[in-house]
Amino acid sequence: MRKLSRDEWIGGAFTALTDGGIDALRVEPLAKRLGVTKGSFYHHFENRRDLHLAMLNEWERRGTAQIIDDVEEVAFTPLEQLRALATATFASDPVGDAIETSIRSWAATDETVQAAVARVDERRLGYVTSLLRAAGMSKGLAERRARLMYRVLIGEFIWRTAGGPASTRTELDEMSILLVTGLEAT
Amino acid sequence: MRKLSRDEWIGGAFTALTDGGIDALRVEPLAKRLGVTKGSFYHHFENRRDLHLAMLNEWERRGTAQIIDDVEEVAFTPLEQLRALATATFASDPVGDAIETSIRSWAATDETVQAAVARVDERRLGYVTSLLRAAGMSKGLAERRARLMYRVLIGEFIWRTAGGPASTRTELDEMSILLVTGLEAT
DNA sequence: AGTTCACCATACGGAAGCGTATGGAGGAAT
DNA sequence: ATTCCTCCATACGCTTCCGTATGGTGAACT
Repeated sequence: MRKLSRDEWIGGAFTALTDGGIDALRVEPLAKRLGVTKGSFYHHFENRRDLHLAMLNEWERRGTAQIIDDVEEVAFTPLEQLRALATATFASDPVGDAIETSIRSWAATDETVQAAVARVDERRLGYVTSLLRAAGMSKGLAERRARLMYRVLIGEFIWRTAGGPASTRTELDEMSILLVTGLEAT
Repeated sequence: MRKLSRDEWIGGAFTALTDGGIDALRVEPLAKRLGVTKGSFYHHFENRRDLHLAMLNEWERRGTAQIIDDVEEVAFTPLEQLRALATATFASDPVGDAIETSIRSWAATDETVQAAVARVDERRLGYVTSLLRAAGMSKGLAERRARLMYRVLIGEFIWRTAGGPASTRTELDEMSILLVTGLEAT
């Protein structure tokens, strides 16, 4: 008979945790919250996963569209464009933060989600990279700087969902300056 | 009779998602995975939350301890210390990444968890800040740079769990350099 | 050999959730 | 008015899980 210690239980729980995933978002409580019953839900969706994928699609759609247009209209120099982009993407949005956090956590255990997240990341990164390249930065450096900024962005979202501090205007400005460091003209 | 559209369902699901939380980590599957039954679990733990809090404590313990000693032994200049710290904290650790992601997601819906995360963050931030201050950086700037680095760190963890790229050595070095930008001597 | 204790299996009641089946209400169209 | 179709309520069977109660097993100690 196998015997386990308390710590083995904890350790096993941690590894099991890396799988797990979603598992929130039950349909019946959701129905109650919306003031209807399951009958409504199963009219609109095949099953639970259908809803989840629909949410994923919605997130991807909103995550890849716009923003880009808004930035280029009001900014001209690379630094100004970066600042405008940072201001737009770092804007406080508790709901968006939580969604971003949940989906990225979900992606850890679902390849379909992971692919969707990868598409969104690709798109966002591509924009920042092209912005830096257009300013004269080398391809490799631009890509590294874009990834750096993107990590800051993800960190911002996740940190805020757990009660962390939002980036101040000063911090965003300083970050923008650091990101373009190495370029001759600002 | 209230009627909802498919999109209202999706919208309601998103807001419900912001609550949700944990909800993975069932005890019976966990027992099966470990080759035992529930009897074992309830011998070691009061209930499910007891396990969760035990995991949280374990995470906090490992998150606040060490690392610091390892860094100061091998590095002398601020830049070298930052590089050493970055190398240590950014080290690839899929399990650690997933735990970090899950706990931060969990923190969004549980004040106890949020407090624990805040303690860990406080500690980590304090170290980076003191490192920069000791190098002659002003208090405010040091704190902003520390938060910036911390966002990159969180972003690194979360991005990797979703299949994102790990920071290369070059990227870590460049980040370290940017973080100390503004200091006279490196 | 008996006792004690830590560790675990088994069985149970109850709750919650999934997905299906079926019918009803109400608007729109004809 | 009848028909049709959309949206939803209700009821059901099934599964999964929680937490408890109770007993069993083996090791250690005496």
